[in-house]
Amino acid sequence: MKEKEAYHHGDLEQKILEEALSWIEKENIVSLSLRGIARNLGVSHNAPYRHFPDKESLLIAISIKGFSQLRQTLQQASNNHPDDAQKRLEAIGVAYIEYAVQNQAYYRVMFGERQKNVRSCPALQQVANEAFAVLVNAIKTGQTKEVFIEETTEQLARVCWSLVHGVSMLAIDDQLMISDSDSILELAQIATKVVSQGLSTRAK
Amino acid sequence: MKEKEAYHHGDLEQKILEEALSWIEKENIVSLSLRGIARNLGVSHNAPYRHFPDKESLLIAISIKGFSQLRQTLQQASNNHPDDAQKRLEAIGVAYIEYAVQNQAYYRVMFGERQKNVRSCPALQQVANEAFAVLVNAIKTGQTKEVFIEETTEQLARVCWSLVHGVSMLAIDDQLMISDSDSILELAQIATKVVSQGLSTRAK
DNA sequence: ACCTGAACACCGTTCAAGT
DNA sequence: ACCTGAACACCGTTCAAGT
Repeated sequence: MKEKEAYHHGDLEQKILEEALSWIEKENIVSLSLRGIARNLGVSHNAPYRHFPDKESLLIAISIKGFSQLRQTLQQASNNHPDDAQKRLEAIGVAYIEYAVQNQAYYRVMFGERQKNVRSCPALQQVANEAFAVLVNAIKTGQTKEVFIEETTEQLARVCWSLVHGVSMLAIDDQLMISDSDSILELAQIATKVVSQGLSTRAK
Repeated sequence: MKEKEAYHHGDLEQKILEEALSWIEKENIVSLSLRGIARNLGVSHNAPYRHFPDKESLLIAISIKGFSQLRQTLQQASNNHPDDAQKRLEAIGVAYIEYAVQNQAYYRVMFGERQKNVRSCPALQQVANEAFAVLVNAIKTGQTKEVFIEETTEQLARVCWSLVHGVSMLAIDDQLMISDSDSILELAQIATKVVSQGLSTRAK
């Protein structure tokens, strides 16, 4: 298994990422420290600087990985419902919330307080846009079929994104007075149904 | 103007709260420090400890004030539309988002990463519940009039809360690719309209 | 690509002793 | 209800000198 013998780790970069996520899972993002990660991994306190120029870069690396996973998750959900635009939108929404709840550490980093805003990192901006694009495409398709109302596609996508982001964040932060994941899934289904109804051109 | 002459401040507690909010507005919540606040106010680095036992308590005090303001804002919006349940709900939603955008520092503290979850502070829990209750009441009224669909009131309230929270947070964090406050208001109107339509029992 | 170890300027928090 | 000043254990980050 070991590719190198001279040092403690074969792939310190990977271990740093894992340890950071596990730390955030157990504690929180505020208490996360590079020194703490190094300590837990048994390496010197400046070993991480061989892989990440600073703490912010570590968080950005996690964000990029997270948005890439999210994009893939949303794309799969979208592909599963090629015919019914309303069901497709709901499936994307539920998949989004499920990703967030099941990958809380990633999600917190992706949307946590950053020193600089998203635009400062083009690679992050790029993959975040790609995830957003899955939603935009689903809505555009529904509009073309005249299943969804005529409104700027991007605006409607922002509405949908906001809803699932709100559910996800409040659920992760335990501010919904419901804790078991069954209830959250139920809420996700109701939420996505409400918004897909709200976007619908058809009477009920 | 000065009520006390013996020391530098008449009301240091108030000034600490103001300085903290102004700091968060200009920088961010991560870089906020008690020592920095004391420095900016020209008092010793442990003077704040006369008013707040620790940093967390300062953030909780700000949160409580924020939720109290939010509750009042939502209640006013609700009162302005006594007859039309749908318009009332939309007005509450728009008022929520406007509060968040216009009071970004408060809102970030209210929903930022806390060391302990909300439940650890009963006073905070209480006032947050009161704000949430405005939304619950508005939905319940609409359901009684059979304007809104039959679903658990709390679940529908969570859906609405999630939507406006999502819009607010993404707007504050500048992740919606729109910056001017006019566009955000427009988005708020579309978002609340979509969800009030989604909750509606009536055909369009 | 790591190590040790020192260094600097920052934290939160707690003292002790003052006014 | 503040002050000064020391102290402790922590940070992020940057060195210098090693393997």
